[in-house]
Amino acid sequence: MSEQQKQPAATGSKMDKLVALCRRKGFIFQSSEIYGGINGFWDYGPLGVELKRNLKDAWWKDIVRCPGVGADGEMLDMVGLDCTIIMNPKVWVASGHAAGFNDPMSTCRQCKKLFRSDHVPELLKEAEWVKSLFKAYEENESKFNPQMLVNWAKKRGEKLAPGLAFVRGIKEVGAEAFDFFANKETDGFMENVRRLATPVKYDGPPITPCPNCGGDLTEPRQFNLMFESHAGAVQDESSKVYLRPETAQGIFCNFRNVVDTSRVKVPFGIAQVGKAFRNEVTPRNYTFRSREFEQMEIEFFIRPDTANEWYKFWRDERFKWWQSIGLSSANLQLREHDKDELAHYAKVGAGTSDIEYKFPFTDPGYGELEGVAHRADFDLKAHAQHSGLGDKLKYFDQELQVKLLAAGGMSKEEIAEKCKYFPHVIEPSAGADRGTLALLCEAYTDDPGRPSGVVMKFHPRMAPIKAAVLPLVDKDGMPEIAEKIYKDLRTTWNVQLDVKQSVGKRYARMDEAGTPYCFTVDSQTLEDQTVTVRHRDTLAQERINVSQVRAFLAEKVG
RNA sequence: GCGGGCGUAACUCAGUGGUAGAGUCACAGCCUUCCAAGCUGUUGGUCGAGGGUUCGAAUCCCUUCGCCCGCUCCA
Repeated sequence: MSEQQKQPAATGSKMDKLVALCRRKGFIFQSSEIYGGINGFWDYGPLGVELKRNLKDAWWKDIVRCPGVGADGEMLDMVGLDCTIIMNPKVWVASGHAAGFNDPMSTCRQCKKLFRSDHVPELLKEAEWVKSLFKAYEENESKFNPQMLVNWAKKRGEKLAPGLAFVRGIKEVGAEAFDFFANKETDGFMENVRRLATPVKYDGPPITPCPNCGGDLTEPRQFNLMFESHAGAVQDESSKVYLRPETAQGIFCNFRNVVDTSRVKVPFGIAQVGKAFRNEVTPRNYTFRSREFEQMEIEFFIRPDTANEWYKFWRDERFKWWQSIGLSSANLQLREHDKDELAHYAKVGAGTSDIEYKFPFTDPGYGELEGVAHRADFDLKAHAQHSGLGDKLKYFDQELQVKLLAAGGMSKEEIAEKCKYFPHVIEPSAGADRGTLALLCEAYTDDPGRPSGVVMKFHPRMAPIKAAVLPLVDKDGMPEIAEKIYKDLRTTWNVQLDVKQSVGKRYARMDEAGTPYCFTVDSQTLEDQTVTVRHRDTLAQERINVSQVRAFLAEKVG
């Protein structure tokens, strides 16, 4: 008998085609492919590395080298940093990662669902079958008896909690299970729920039921999401180190160093681009969730009372930036986090937003490109406490001091105290690999009208190859002229010279690589020193003088 | 980690127990005066890996790895 085959969604096939093109043209390869690959790790090929580098370079230039005007109307004060991947393990204790990234998990033996063990009690309180049980109890209150519990199991339990031991076989559970409600006041919630899930003859610790089906959960098992290694030759507990799960902590640890050496004043930002590592349970969706990935992070340090305006500033600024490098506003959205999904460091404060892109594999939903979070002073305070440096990590705000002295009304001691504080932090944290993937998805355009059938419409600033120089035919002096132009352009841009095969085939190759412009040398060039410019997106052609080629490209791609 | 699907050339696929194939791509040469023309040639596969059954395995069996989908995870 043939199984019903589910056809992949139309969006899925676009992703399949993009993945195939990335492989074929050398954008992205699976890491260590000749050994069968390794899940969650990806390599960038010759075109991919140019694309990703263009993204990172644009970010560095726009954030660190020539940032614009900030929320306060002043020029933004930004500096860069490059920290190590491996740091003192105490860093991860202070940051909360050593705890947060070591979450024990449990699987349901009946329905196979996976849960964070520490979330199970909360999930159980909200579980449909538990609610139903309570409802059955409340309807009868004092008259409630064991038979009613059996009735519930038969009527509602089989639907809502088919995995629950009490439902699967009522006799399996001991008589004390029937005290579930009678002892509601004296026993803990979890203890009561466990009684319904634990057969009387069962030899072992009480079983925690599954919030989904009531089945038995496995004992909590460790899922360490931080990669471990050892510093030094001796591999014991004392030499254990971690690959950083985010680049941010390197910035916080160097906060004092930067303030002391680079004359920055609050408000100012420290930026870093670098690799981070997370041992994700399930890497998925091409490069979207990788175990090794690159972040582009800003920690922007501000006076606590200016958090709202700076948070809004960076959220909007970063949203505009992604559009400026070619992501269409139709595929981007800003999403403010709900209170209950806020990270541990952002429970209070101005908020957290995700800048999200509508990837083909999330469509019609969105996937995170960048998170903008008000981290308050969580990190600096944590490092002050764990390092023992305490108030020495505080920032002294001389500008504020001058202002308060001029205003009068406070003693010098009061002012000094007010001017010494832990700056709050607004953190725009972007994924370089996710950004690159978004650029690829955005650029991918089916076009049956052209020979290649597909064209990668990269923003010229992002395009891996900025231009190709093509002699129309490989004779009559055309290759020589093309080579001269090529040699000149390559001193500034990544350009290609291609003389082989028909010009149509070369255009097609360039369409797949996303090259925005082709300069073609033809017989007319020999007479009047003009070349044709072929525009990738419109297929339009115009003639410009050879001497104008450099200026043309400079204007278009920067 | 659980369940389902899939692994043959760089890509798309054919090959159901008997000598591993086709087209495309790539590369070289000829040709070619604006969008993958044509001709000639070349590179490239121990059929994901390991083991088993068999005279003989891409094909049958077991194990394993990888990919895709769902659950889940993504402080």
